[in-house]
Amino acid sequence: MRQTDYNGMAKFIGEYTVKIDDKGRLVFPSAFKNVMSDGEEMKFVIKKDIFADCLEMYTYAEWEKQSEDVKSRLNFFNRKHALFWREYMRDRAVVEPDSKIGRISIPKKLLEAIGVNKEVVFAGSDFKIEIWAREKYSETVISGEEFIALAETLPENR
Amino acid sequence: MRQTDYNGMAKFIGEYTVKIDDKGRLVFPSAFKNVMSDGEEMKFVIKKDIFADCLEMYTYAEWEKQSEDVKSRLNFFNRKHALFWREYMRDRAVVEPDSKIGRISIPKKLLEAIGVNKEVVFAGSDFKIEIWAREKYSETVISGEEFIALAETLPENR
DNA sequence: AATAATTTTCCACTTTATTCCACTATTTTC
DNA sequence: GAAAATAGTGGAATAAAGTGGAAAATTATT
Repeated sequence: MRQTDYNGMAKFIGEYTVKIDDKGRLVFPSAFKNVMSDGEEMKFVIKKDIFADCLEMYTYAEWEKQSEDVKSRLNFFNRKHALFWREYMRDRAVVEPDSKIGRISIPKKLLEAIGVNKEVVFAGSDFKIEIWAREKYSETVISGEEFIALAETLPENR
Repeated sequence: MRQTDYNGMAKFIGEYTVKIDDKGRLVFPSAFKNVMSDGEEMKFVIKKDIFADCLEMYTYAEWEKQSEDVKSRLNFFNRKHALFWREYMRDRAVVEPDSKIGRISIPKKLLEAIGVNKEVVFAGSDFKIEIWAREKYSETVISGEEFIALAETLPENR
């Protein structure tokens, strides 16, 4: 069964833990599969998060939207822009769940970057999915007080 | 299996490390081959990057699009334009993966220009591929903070 | 509890990368 | 200009990596 968001873009919610197989692959949780539109391509772009020890996973459609927007603002004869673009593209990978059981194969380099051992958490985060080493994911929890303090730093709603 | 982008132009994403053979050739990663359109010619244009110690590799179609655009902005009776064009064309090479295993042979001059030793990284960068000496590629990483600082210098979205 | 669905493990197979060698063309030297 | 040296090209064999499927185990559902 498939359920999709009003504007056609999948929204990912929930946490799923999976094990890595002998070849370094992991099964993409079926709950996330079911959230995608019927026609939507099962194809994702993955990138190391800049601040946290996790990977960000976007649908290919979401990636195209984002990257086209970024590109449109760049002048490739500008040194800083060229530098920015290289970093923007660094350590990215395209993955596609296989047809049989929906396994994805993430480059070793990226798995090492987040310190993966045996188990991995897929954490739905609306327009993206975060991928964590299981142990590390629980370490990142902050206290209720810290959360409230953070919330107070947000801008007002307009 | 081949997969192509909506507008027919290949988008290269991902990093692949290959070794140079005894005659200075390197195999073009099959992942990049598979991203190209079925009819698309396996033919590329390579040039030393102006800012970084790497080579830029474009599909022939992408090169034609870009160079036509540049040309259209030039007046060849203008001394500066003529000078620009000469430099724009300098040290370019056309390469074509061989039919058997997809090896390409890059002019020694260009390989020396990026300080290649034994291993080379093909780094997908959307509309182009960057070619780096392995060691140098990792040296160019910048920190998350630097990246954010760079991002802030980019023009606003229009 | 039984059935269905999903996840995990295991193994076979295919594709891709690397090394090695033989052959052809081109340039250099005598 | 011929012989030698060098550079370039193509192919085969081996090694490594990646892919796909079956079946067992686990979890969820009826």
